[in-house]
Formats: sequence, C-alpha cells, structure tokens
Amino acid sequence: MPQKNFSSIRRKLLRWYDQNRRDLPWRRSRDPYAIWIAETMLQQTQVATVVPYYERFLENFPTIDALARAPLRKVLALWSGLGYYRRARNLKLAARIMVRRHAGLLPTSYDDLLALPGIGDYTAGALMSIAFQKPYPAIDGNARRVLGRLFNLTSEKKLRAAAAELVSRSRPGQFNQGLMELGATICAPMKPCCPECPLRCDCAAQNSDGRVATTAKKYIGVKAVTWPLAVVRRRGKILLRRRSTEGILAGLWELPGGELGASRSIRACLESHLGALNGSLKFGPRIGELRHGITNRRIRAPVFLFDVRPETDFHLPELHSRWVSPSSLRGYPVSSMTLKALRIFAAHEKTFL
DNA sequence: AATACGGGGTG
DNA sequence: CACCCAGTATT
Repeated sequence: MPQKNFSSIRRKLLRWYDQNRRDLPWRRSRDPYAIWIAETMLQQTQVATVVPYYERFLENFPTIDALARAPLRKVLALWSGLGYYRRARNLKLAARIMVRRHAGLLPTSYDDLLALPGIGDYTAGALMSIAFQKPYPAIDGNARRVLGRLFNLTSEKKLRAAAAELVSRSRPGQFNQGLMELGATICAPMKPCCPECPLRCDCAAQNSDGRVATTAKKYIGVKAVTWPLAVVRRRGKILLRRRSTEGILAGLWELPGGELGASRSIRACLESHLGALNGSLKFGPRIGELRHGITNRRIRAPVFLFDVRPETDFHLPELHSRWVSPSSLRGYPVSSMTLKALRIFAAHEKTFL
C-alpha cells in the first residue's frame, strides 16, 4: 500500500462524493446533536427507513436538553418500528450524561464519546470526523467492504490501520461519508457496479482477476414460528400489555399472544395469554394474518378479535396490562409486528389509524 | 470471538 | 422461500 496512491484515492473519492452524494436531511445540518441522532438511527438500519424517523425525532426533540428531559415512553414511541430499541434508551441516557457532565453538549474527544452508552467505535469516529472535522476513521459495514476490496484486506487490524492512514486530513467527514456512500451505492455486497466506481483503477479486487470478492457469510437457519395475537375490545378500548424491561423488545407494549409451542392449539395458546379474562369472552373471529421476519425467525401471526361485554367485571389478565383507546395508541411504544397487527384491526374497523 | 438485539433487503 | 446485511453491549 504505497503512500503515493493514498492521496490519489482521497482525491478521487472526495471528487466522486461531491458529485454523487445523496441529499439527505442530516447532511444539511451542522449540528453535532442532529448528526449523532442520524448516526445512531443508521446503525443497522437503511437510509430509506431512517429518513422519516429522523425528521420526526428532531421535530419532537430538537436539542440535547429536550431529549434529556423527554419521557422515555415518548422517545420509544417515536422509535416504534425502527428496531433495536436499546438505541433509543441509550440516546436518552447519553443525553442526560451530556447535560450533567458535558455542559449540555456532545463531548468533542473520541474517548469521551466512546464512553457514552450507545456510542461504539464506529459512531465515535463518525462524530469526530463528520461533526468535528477531525481525521478519525469511521468504519461501518460499507466502508469495511470497500477498504477490504480496495486493498485486498481481510484482517480487521490491517483494515483499521489502512482506514486511519487513508482518511483525508482536510475533509475527514466528507471522506468517510464518501467511503460509506460508495459501499452503499456502487461497491454493493453482492453485485458491485465496478465500471462506475471512481476507484476501479486502484482496486486490488478489481485488478487481480477482474472480479470482486463477495463478502463471506455464515448463515444461521431461520425457524418458522406461529404467534397468535388477540385484539380484545371493551367499551371501545383495546387491551395492551407491557413487556419486561429486560431482554427483547424491552419495555414495549404489545397485544396479548405469543409463540405457539409445539403440540399446542392456537386457542389454548391465546387462552393462556388472556388469563382470568378468558372466562368472560367468547373466542372471536380471525380478522387477518401478518408475517414478520426477524433475524432468525419467520413469524406468522393470525389475529383474532375478542369482544368483552362492557358490564363484565374481571381482573386484567396481567399486571402490566391496560385498556387503551384508539386515539391514544400513538403514545405507546410498540414493535413493527404490533404495528402490523394494529393495522389489520384498523382495516377491519376502518375507524382509526 | 461469539451472541443477542429487530428490522430490512434481494434473487 | 433461501439467503444476506448491519453497530453496540455483553460475555
């Protein structure tokens, strides 16, 4: 990796980025806070998904101070559907730390950034370079793939060394974004479009045999799962319950229901989830079905509607359950699967959402 | 170094 | 469908 190529690569990449960068909302901001929010949302999540969430989030929490003071429930509700909900919890935690210990600002050193919850190696580097114009590398999956191909590197250590040396000293933020943008649009994982690549002449993968390596992968099989859900309706409200604050989908609200164990009927499954309520209702009609994919599960969720007579007296089936009116559903943090189920109910009712 | 975490995508 | 993609925290 002769140093002389580096300055040429820098120039080509920056020039390409200047001419091809997508116009994204967070690229119009110089506010380190806004850049932090965007980079956090972009972890594990694609640009097209992030855009509307980013805009709503900044409207509701325009400053670190506003985020630090906001109720966690509201932050999570705005995050609903984005996934990896711990990111939202960590944003709020970190905002509080910034208010208490960093004068209400993002810290400006790499180590102080890294110490905050939710900020790891990548985000610390991205903030140093994009928000503070300091020459730190920011290696996300896209940049890792581009650099790996460009210099034919597989070792993470060498890759980091290359990234640190290559990053532009004059325009580090744009350089890092250019590297990631190139990986997202041209140096794609499976089908890179090498003829359009500004670095094709410098690329080891391109020069060796005319083809680029596709990334190695190990695939873990998915499990098919049935997960019946219940919309229980009483006096115009429906029943939601809150998940544990530990583990998956921590603290989110959901419809009663759950994974169907082997050799168990849908009916038995739902009845167990409805607990004491179960004597007061008649097993309802199936109003639809949704499919939901997550890392290693393919979920099929039939949705059933139950009506409870308004005068019926009973105890809520679980401690953390609540009757919720359709108009206040927005304020409850829920997962994508719950959103899909609620849309099925809405389509069935044609009354809300 | 492996895994959990929740959503999305492509062929 | 079969398979692929992606940061942080934890272990």
